[in-house]
Order: sequence, then C-alpha cells, then structure tokens
Amino acid sequence: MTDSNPNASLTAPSIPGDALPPVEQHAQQYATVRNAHETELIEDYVELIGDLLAHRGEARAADIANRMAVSQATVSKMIRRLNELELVTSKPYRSLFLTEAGQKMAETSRARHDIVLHFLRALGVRDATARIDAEGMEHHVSDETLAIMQRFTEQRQN
Amino acid sequence: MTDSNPNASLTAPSIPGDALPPVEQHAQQYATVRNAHETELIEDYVELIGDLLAHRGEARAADIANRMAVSQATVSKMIRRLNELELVTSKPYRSLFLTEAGQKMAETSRARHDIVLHFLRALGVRDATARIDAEGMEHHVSDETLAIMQRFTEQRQN
DNA sequence: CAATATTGTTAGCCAAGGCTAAACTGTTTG
DNA sequence: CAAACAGTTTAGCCTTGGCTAACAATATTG
Ligand SMILES: [Mn+2]
Ligand SMILES: [Mn+2]
Ligand SMILES: [Mn+2]
Ligand SMILES: [Mn+2]
Repeated sequence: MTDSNPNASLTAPSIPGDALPPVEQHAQQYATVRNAHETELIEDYVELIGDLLAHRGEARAADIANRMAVSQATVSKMIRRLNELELVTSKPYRSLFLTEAGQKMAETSRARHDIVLHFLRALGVRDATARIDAEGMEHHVSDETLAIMQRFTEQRQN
Repeated sequence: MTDSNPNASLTAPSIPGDALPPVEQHAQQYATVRNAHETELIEDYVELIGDLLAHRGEARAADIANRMAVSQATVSKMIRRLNELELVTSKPYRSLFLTEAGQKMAETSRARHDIVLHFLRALGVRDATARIDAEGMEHHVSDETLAIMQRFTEQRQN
C-alpha cells in the first residue's frame, strides 16, 4: 500500500535532506531491526557462556548474572529458554555447557563481535567506548558490512 | 562482586583470544544496550513522524503502520504512549504533530541516523544494505564514535 | 446524500525480559 | 556433622511491543 495524501507536494515545505525511501524498503529496515532484537539477547548469553567456558572452564548462573548486571532469577529463567532452544545443557545446581548448536552460535557471535570491536578501535575509538558500542552494534551489522569492516581493520594494521 | 571458581587458571584451556573484561566494565556494556533498547522504538517513531511532516506535510497513523510494517492497532497504542511522554500532540482522526520536545528528539535522531548512513556508504556499503544496518546501529553508537564517523565521511568526500 | 471504503480506536490476547521474595540445594567451615 | 553461606530455582508481579477482531469515525464516490 502507498501513503495517503496524494497531493502532498502542494503542502510540503522545502525539500529537507534525503527523500523518504519507498514504503517497502522502509518497512524492510524496521522489520530487520525487530528481527535482530528477537535473537540478540540469546546470542549474547550464548556468547558469554562460551567465553566463560573458554576462559574459566565453567559457566555458572551467578557469574552470568554478575557480568550482565541482572538478577539471578532473570538468568535462571533465561537458561530454561536456552535449554528449550537446545543451545545449552544444564543439570540443576551445576555449570552450563553448550550443545553443538550452541557452540556454533557462540563462535559466530564471538567472531562477529570481535570484527566490530577491532574495527571501531581501528577507526580510532577509545577501547572502553568501542566495547560498549560493539556490544549493541554487533547485532545490526550485515554480513556485507562485516566483510568491509574486516578488510578495513586489516589494512589499517598492515 | 567477582567471579566464582578462583583457581580457574588451573582448569582453563589455552588462552583463547582476548581475556574477559573486568566484571564492572562488562556489566556496563550490557546495561548500556538495555538502556538503548528502552528508547530506541520511541526515537524511531518520533523520527519517522518528523520525516513524514517534513516530506508530506502530515503524519497519519496509517502511514506509520505501512512504513513500519506493523498493525494500525500497534501504532494507535504507541501514539498514546508518545502523547503521555508529551512528544506528540494528536486529535482523534487528525494528523499527528510534534511538541517542542518531540521536534528536538526528531532532529537529534535524524542527524545521528544520517551520520551513520553516510558513514556506511562512505565505507563502501551498498545503499540498501547501509539503510538497513543504519536503522539498527544508530541507537548503539556513542557520541564519540559518531564524531569519528562524521569526520571519516567528510574526509572521504573531499 | 447514502453507501462504501478508508482510517482510527478499543478490547483482549500473548511472549519476552525485567524485578523481588521465598524456598531449596550444595558447599564450606567451626 | 551441624550451621551458615553461597548459589539456584520458583512463584508471582510488571512493562513493552506485538497481534486480531470488532467497532467507530471520517472521506470518497455512485
Ligand atoms: Mn556480543
Ligand atoms: Mn551484544
Ligand atoms: Mn538493538
Ligand atoms: Mn532506528
């Protein structure tokens, strides 16, 4: 469907910047963002569990709660979801582990996260800022942009 | 609070990539993202309403629903929220308008969105991809990074 | 100008992701 | 080895942001 008010050009003030994108393309932008937001928290949990396993040998709910600054109850509920999605295995009161699918997601997320982080640093952003920005940006960066970021970073480093 | 398992170094496998950031810094990353997600949809609505007013002279709920690919009921409910936040004024069955605060937010969001979009294009990302990525990234880019993106874009264009 | 089409609102539903408080389990230690 | 502590789970609450279906108001048009 198209916008209402067909004779808008009569009432619109002077052309302010870029024109609006076509409705379908515009809608796609928002839909893609909504989509990313459905998976991003899952990805962050799985990525963090993978990091804890790699660096600490175990991933406890309490550690996740501390690192995410979230209550233990919130983590516990999320772990149940991760279990249902078959991304982690867990026995009550024991460390978490990643399933095959979980490990794959952790690696992918970690790789993407690192590319964004290193790119921001290569751009000249301070480390602490780069870390904060990367945590949010990573979920909204397409493969195309990711590839460009990676090339950019490599060239700056050589 | 600190992580559990004090003798983790005994069980951890070989150092995989970067170390984990300190707990407080790590927690700050996630907290900042959660914070951005609280305001991001509001910003997109206000930004879109501002764009519709600028380009079309009016902002109707139906247009918003089409452009966001969301039901009219969802838009109607959101407009009530924007009203409560005193970002828009609305009379039933009439176009929306932005309050002073709404206009300010629209301008800020639009400016930030444009900087990210132009930066991505300057990097070499295709326009359609850049638009999609910018829609999500914009809410997770710090002022520091934004300034660096803007400088980068300007230099590529000169 | 009445009928129809479009637009807007309301009600009621749902899932996600937060929280606190309370109960339960496992571990450490006096 | 009992008590205290640390970690985990459960229950119940809340807000946000989606949806559909039904209804209400306005605009268009035969
Ligand atoms: Mn991440
Ligand atoms: Mn993240
Ligand atoms: Mn986001
Ligand atoms: Mn946006």
